[in-house]
Amino acid sequence: MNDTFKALSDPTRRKILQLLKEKDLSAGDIADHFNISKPSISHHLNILKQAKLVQDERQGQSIIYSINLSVMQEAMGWFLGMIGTKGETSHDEPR
Amino acid sequence: MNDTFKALSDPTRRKILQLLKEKDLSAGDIADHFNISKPSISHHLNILKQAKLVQDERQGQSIIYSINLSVMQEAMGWFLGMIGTKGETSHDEPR
DNA sequence: TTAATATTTAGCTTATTATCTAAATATAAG
DNA sequence: CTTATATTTAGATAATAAGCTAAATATTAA
Repeated sequence: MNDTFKALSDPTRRKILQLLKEKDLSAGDIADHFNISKPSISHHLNILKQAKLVQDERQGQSIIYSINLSVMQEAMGWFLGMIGTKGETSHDEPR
Repeated sequence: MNDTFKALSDPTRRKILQLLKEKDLSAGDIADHFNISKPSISHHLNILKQAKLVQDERQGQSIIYSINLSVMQEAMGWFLGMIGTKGETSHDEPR
């Protein structure tokens, strides 16, 4: 869960996720949306991948990235746990 | 929205929010839950306050902190926007 | 096999952030 | 008014993270 929140804390990475929500994209296509060097975008993609927020798959010369919605849903579950009735007894991190 | 995600990216701050979900607490009571100095906790509280994730109110010598669930709900809205039907036409940041 | 294209890895620099101790401020009590 | 308690502010340091350029890797095409 910490990797997820760390990954989501950067605005560039959140924008990448929004692009991937629309459709799958190659690393280069993603980089074209930013004024940031390709190696830096690659680094952001790696952080998203480690957090399992995206998946990648090689297709010829390109590597196609896609969003992993199930991890997004997990993160949303954390918020649901927080918003649940104030004063609930559980002291665990909601999953 | 960026302040919110930045604030949530630190595990100590997330734990503070979970404590405040159970009940309102003074700055000192919060600090007692961590092996971190009071000034550091005060700094974390300030970041949560700037993100409007918590509110504070003086009560005598103490300052009582409470969680602001409406901002949590806003953040959850971001996830709802992301999870919504893949390929939706809006290119704006969901609120 | 050589050249072109797409992406990542390595190594570095700079900015941000988490933490600390010491000092300042604010309230309450003697 | 002086002391005790609660919290924050200031200033410093060390770790983390974002960005860059240059070089390496992998695939496709000539």
